[in-house]
Amino acid sequence: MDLKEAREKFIEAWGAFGSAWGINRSMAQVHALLLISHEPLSTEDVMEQLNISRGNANMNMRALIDWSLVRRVLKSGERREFFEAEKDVWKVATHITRERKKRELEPLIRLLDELEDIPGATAEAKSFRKMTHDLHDLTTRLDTLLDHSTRRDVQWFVKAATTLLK
Amino acid sequence: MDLKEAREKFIEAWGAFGSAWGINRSMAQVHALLLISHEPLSTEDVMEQLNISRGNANMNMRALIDWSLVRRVLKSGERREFFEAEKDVWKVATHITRERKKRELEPLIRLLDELEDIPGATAEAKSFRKMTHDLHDLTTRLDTLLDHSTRRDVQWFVKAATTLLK
DNA sequence: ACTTTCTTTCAATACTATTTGAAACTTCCG
DNA sequence: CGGAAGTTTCAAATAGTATTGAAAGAAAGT
Repeated sequence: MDLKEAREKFIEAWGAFGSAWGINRSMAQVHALLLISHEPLSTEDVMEQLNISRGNANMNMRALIDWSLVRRVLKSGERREFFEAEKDVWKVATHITRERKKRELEPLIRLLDELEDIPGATAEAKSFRKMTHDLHDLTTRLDTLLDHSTRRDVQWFVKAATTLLK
Repeated sequence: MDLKEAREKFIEAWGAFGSAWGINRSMAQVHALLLISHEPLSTEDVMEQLNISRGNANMNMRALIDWSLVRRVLKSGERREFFEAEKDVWKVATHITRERKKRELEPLIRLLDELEDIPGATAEAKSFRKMTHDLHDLTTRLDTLLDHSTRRDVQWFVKAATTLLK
């Protein structure tokens, strides 16, 4: 397999992978392209290499910046902006984890918190209380875990935990 | 807030939460309904309580069984089938983790494995090799971690890790 | 073997999300 | 200031997913 083919495969796979995680395909593909590019790329470069429209490229680039996965870079003497991905995979993991925690886990915990003490003595009410309570406990623990593991450094955490479990 | 309202909120939220994770809304809602029901429910019950069609209820129930999140239950004297969710939230977490690992993480690792040794001496080729190698390392570690944590017991793992990080 | 009751399938339809492309906007420079 | 070069926005078009409902299939009882 040559480099060109391999790059295409990587971009495609990263796109599919992203889809399964609620990240849209283009956004994931732009990310993939920037991850494997040696030099920062311009909007034009991205449009061309992925065959997507200007609007699409722009929107997804901004979303990636929002996730702290991509930075704007200014090249001296150049008017237009260039974009560069964070290349440290451990940092990438930290940013993604934090962002998803904030967007998905935290709202769920807040809801479960509200729903925890619904009154009622029927079996249905008891069943409901137990479920929300247990889920609240689980999600809170997970939240703490992710919090610490990203506050310090995922790399450290994953390595330590792997050792612990061996 | 009364029980009825709380149940509706829970079902709705679980549905929205599921969507963000690539699980379709109905599937997540059926799951939510079964999670908070004291008794096993029939297809009719689910159709009625969620206002969805028979086909939809049926398909999603089968998908949930496939994920080991729901079991078929036979009530003696009844012809039709009933469905019951796994209520132990730690087991639920284990099943979901395992399933997603199998469906998403493992294929990615296999691909990265293939892409790790693409030849070429250009800066682009080196950049590509470094990225696939680093990602392979990260995903493999994560895989091991998830593997152990679900083989034993997520509960044990999360509690241990939380302590470790305190 | 027929009827009843329930389950499963699947083509048509409805719904949601993504992408485009062109217009509006901004910035920089002579 | 005027215009060239680039960026951003957003309504409309397209593509992608989920849902319905009716028909076919299974299983159980008579």
